[in-house]
Amino acid sequence: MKLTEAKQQFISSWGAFGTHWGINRTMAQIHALLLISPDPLTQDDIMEELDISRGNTNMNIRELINWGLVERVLIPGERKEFFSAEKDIWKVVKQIVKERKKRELEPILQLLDKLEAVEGDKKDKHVKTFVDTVSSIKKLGKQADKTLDTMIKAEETWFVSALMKIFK
Amino acid sequence: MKLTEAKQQFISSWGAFGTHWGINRTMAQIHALLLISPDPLTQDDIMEELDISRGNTNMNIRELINWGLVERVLIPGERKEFFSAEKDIWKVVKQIVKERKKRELEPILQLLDKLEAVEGDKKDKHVKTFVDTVSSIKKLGKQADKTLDTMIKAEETWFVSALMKIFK
DNA sequence: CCGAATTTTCAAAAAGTACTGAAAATTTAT
DNA sequence: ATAAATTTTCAGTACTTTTTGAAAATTCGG
Repeated sequence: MKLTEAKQQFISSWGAFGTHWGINRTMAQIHALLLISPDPLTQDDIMEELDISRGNTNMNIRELINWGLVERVLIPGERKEFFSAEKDIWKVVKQIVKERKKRELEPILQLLDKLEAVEGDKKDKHVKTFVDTVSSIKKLGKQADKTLDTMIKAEETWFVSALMKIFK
Repeated sequence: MKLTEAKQQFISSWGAFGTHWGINRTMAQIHALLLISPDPLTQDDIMEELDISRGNTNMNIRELINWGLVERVLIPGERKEFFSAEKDIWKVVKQIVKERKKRELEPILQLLDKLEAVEGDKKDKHVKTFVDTVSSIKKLGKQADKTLDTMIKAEETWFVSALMKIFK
């Protein structure tokens, strides 16, 4: 397979993949494009390569910057802004985990704390099932939260080798 | 907080949560409702409780069954079908991981295998960056794949205590 | 078998989400 | 300061996904 075709496939699958994970197609595609570009690109490069509008490009680049996956790069002597993606995939994964944890896991754990304190007779099976379900989700969620915290701090080599030990 | 209100909140947040993870709102809500219901429910119960149409209810129940999260229950002497959700959250998580791994991780790993074999001179920085990126994603992906396989087989107690040891 | 109850399907409508393009705002070189 | 280059915004449009509801198919008791 030629590089041009391989790039296309990579970008388009990464986009499709993203949509399964609550990330919009274009944002994932821009990320993919920057991941495989040896040098930083401008908005115009990205627009042209992916055939998308200026507004769309701009919005999604900014969102990628918010997620900490892409950064602005200043090239001396150039008027335009350039963008480049973090290439260390382990860092990328940690960054995504960190953001999603903050945006999604933490709010739901807060809610579960409140819901666990529902009024009512624990002998009523409706109350009991509700409380039991909420408690067990909370328990697993808290565990996941801690685990992810440690993972976010971990070095890849350490993390992988530690995992290798248990998950032999 | 009263049970009725707590239930509503649980169902609606679970629905919102689901949408961040590529699961549609209704499917997540039906799942939430069944999780906190002590007894199996019929389609009509679910339609009424969530105020959704028959078609929508039916489609999403079937999808939950495909995911292995809900099962049909036969109640002797009843004509209608009843449905109930697996209540053991650890089993639920394992089941979701298993399905998503199969549906999403595995196909992308296959693709990466193909893309890694791109033609071209490795001294060309475009080729090099592409191959390096693809290889490192593949490496991490394969590791994740193995880890998830072990997790799917694991007992919760075993799993949690093993994690506790490394992620002290 | 028959027919009522129940489940399933699916075309059309509604709702939700993303994209465009042009205008406004900002930046920078001179 | 000026104006050209560049970036940002956002109302309207296009696209995608979800939902409805009624018709078709299926199931099951008698």
